[in-house]
Amino acid sequence: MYSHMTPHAAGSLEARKTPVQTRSTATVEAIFEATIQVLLREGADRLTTTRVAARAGVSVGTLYQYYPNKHSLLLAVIERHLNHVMEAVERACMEQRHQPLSTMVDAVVQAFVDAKLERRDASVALYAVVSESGGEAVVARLAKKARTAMSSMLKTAPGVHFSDIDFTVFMFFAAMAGAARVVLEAGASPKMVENLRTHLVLLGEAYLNNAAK
Amino acid sequence: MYSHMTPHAAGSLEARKTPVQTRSTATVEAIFEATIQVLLREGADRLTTTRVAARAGVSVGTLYQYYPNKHSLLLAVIERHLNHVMEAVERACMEQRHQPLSTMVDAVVQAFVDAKLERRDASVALYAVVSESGGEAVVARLAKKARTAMSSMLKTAPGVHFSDIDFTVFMFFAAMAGAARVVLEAGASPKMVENLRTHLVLLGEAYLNNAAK
Amino acid sequence: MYSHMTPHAAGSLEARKTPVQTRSTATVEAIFEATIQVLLREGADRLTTTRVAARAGVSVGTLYQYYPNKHSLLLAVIERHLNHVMEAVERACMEQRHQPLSTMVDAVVQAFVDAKLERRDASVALYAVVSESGGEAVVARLAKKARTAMSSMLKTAPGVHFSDIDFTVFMFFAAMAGAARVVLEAGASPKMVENLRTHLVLLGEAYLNNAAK
Amino acid sequence: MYSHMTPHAAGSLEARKTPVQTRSTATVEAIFEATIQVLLREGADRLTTTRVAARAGVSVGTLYQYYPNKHSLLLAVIERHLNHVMEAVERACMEQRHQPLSTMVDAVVQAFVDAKLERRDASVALYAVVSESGGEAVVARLAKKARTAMSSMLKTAPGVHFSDIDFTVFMFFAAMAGAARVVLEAGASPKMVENLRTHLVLLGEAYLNNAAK
DNA sequence: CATGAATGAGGTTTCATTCAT
DNA sequence: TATGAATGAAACCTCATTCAT
Repeated sequence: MYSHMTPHAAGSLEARKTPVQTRSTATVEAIFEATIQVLLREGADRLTTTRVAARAGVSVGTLYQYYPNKHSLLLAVIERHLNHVMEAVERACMEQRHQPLSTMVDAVVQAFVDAKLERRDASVALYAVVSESGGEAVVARLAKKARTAMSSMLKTAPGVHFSDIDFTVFMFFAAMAGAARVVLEAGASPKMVENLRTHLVLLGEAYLNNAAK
Repeated sequence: MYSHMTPHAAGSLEARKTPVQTRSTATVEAIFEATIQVLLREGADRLTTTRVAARAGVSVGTLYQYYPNKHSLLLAVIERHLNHVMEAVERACMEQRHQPLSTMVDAVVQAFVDAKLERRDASVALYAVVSESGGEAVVARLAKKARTAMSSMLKTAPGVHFSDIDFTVFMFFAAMAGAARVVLEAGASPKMVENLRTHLVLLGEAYLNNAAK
Repeated sequence: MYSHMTPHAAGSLEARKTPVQTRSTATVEAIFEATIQVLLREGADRLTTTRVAARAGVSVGTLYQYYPNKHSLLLAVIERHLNHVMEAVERACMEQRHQPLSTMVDAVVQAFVDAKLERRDASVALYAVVSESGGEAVVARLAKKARTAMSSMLKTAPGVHFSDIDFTVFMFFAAMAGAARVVLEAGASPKMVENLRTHLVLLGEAYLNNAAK
Repeated sequence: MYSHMTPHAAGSLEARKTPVQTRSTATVEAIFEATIQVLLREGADRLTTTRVAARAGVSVGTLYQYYPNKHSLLLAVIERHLNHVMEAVERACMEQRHQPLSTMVDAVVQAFVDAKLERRDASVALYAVVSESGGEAVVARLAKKARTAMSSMLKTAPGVHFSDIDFTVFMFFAAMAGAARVVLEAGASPKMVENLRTHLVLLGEAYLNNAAK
């Protein structure tokens, strides 16, 4: 699942131990999945550390050995998921340097939507939980990374120049993420998701071309 | 504040009384404001019915006379705020029929942003609670009303035709709302808000023109 | 039981409400007695807020309405008991002004021992709990009041002068309290308690006469 | 540190191993010191077996190899410290036989205060834990040994006879220990400690002379 | 033997909701 | 009708103790 990430939270909410052994890694993995499952099946308000531990097949005590409190668990899960998505976007941005603008947009949209869909359950589940526990900071941090990659890519697009590239990218990202959120939260059909891809590309190309001098 | 709304909850959680008397209206009003204040000053996790009642200057018992439970209170507050925003959009849509597309876009964007800013505190505060307690359904319902108004308006735009007007409007709305959310949650400066308006218009025009055949 | 005292704790651990009504007063009273009972029957380590509430015949929630946390409950109980004892001592000191030294000592010893015995259960129970939760500060504060009263009384003793009256009184008090503690904790028989009184008077007279120039 | 003591608990909580090897002795030593440190730095309520083990530089498992449970650890630590103090007193009593009463008192007071001060940290730290887990029994047992030694010594004092020597010694001890406790817990300055010594001698001489027929 | 991850009972505290006054 | 004290289920978290490695 995803890449190898140690459980941890931002700021003073440091993880309590790093899983060097296989058993630990499996435990962390199980806790991550359990969090998503509980979130999806029971809802954000029924997401308790006890329930997560139970579904993960470990004791509460074990959960607290990896995360000092519920807050840090949520942040870690959010970070892990978003990191996955943002890395996909960054990768796409690296690969599309010097390509035409339309190619760039297409690549970024597909990478973003693909990554979201790959863990559609997690995507949807976590929407309900970022606004609690200052998840916004984590979101903001990781989104900035992706935007930086995108800005940097766009500067290599042949024949285009953006007067305010940072805000332009910011808007594009916010629009893309916002639209994807609504579509996924609505439990959209594959057909709708296809529509999302098409229109996101349409919107991106139109907006970026328009914003470019 | 806002228009006259009866406190109520979706589904089976009907309001217990209709505020025909002035005192009732004032109480409902006070509870609404108190909810926003508590949300902003204490955070979503410290939003308790007792605290809301205290800040509203009434007893918990009284609060429960107006709302059968916390859930219904939140839904009512969300509905009240969103209704205000969506009505502003609908009004704009009514007024812009038969105008050029760019005028339409501008009017809708300004109406939306104005309405959000008018109660910026409420907008920001409520982002944190919609995901709890199925607020999404309320959001979806009211958003649909606004989208319907917009679709209807767009059909009167001279010289343009949309192949999939519903999805197009859906995307535009999602993008606009998503971008506004990120900007407001970030506590943006007036300068940033100005930027938001400009680029939202830019994005809307570009996308809708592009989506129109 | 004792005098009328509102439940409260030192510092920021203020009581949550003042019992103006009869029911509240009875509740506070019940909680106080329950704390002593649990302490005596179950021991300090089994003193839980749940158990205290249960024995008091109220719900935990009610307990927390009067004391914001376990700590403040303990401090309040300690304060209440010690206040009772120290007030008895102070009263004795007021009454013995200008009496001979031996009369003074006898009065103070009897007042102290009487007060302790009056709530012997509480005295013994609370020994086990002062060292937790910074009860020492409360003890120190109340002890100081009593010592002040005693110093002031001793200054009126005819024909005696103390070079370091404060420390002398401090020593006498510490010795008296220490001895009483050991005797009571040992579950002493009435005979032993009688012995305690006699020897405390003996010790006090001897020491104070010796310490006086 | 102190004399050679095997780790053990009172009653049925016998030690699991006898530290004949140096490593064991060192471990026991480290655990003892760690307990004091944790007690002083974190407080009695944060005294956990895991924390003690960590500070001692061993694993919890190892700690449990030496002490079957937390209770026995505390008892052992208390015993170790008090034994040190009481042995000092006993030694003094042995040396002062047949000396004048005032010499005896002085020697006992100095031995007691010296021993307490030698491990002032331990003295203060342990006050907070004796009342938990029936430490009183250990205290009572060791105190009795010292009192026996003192009674024996007093019987050799020239020219004095006590009608109730046991209770007299009991009182003197309780007073001395009580006063020392208050002074040390208050974090007294060297000046105060000097005062304590002087007045303890004063008090002891006065009381014992008075109690002797 | 030593280690330290895992366990889970149980402690403290909160808060939505009720109902006697 | 308004009040707010009382309720108690349930959440979060700790920590003594065990046992596989």
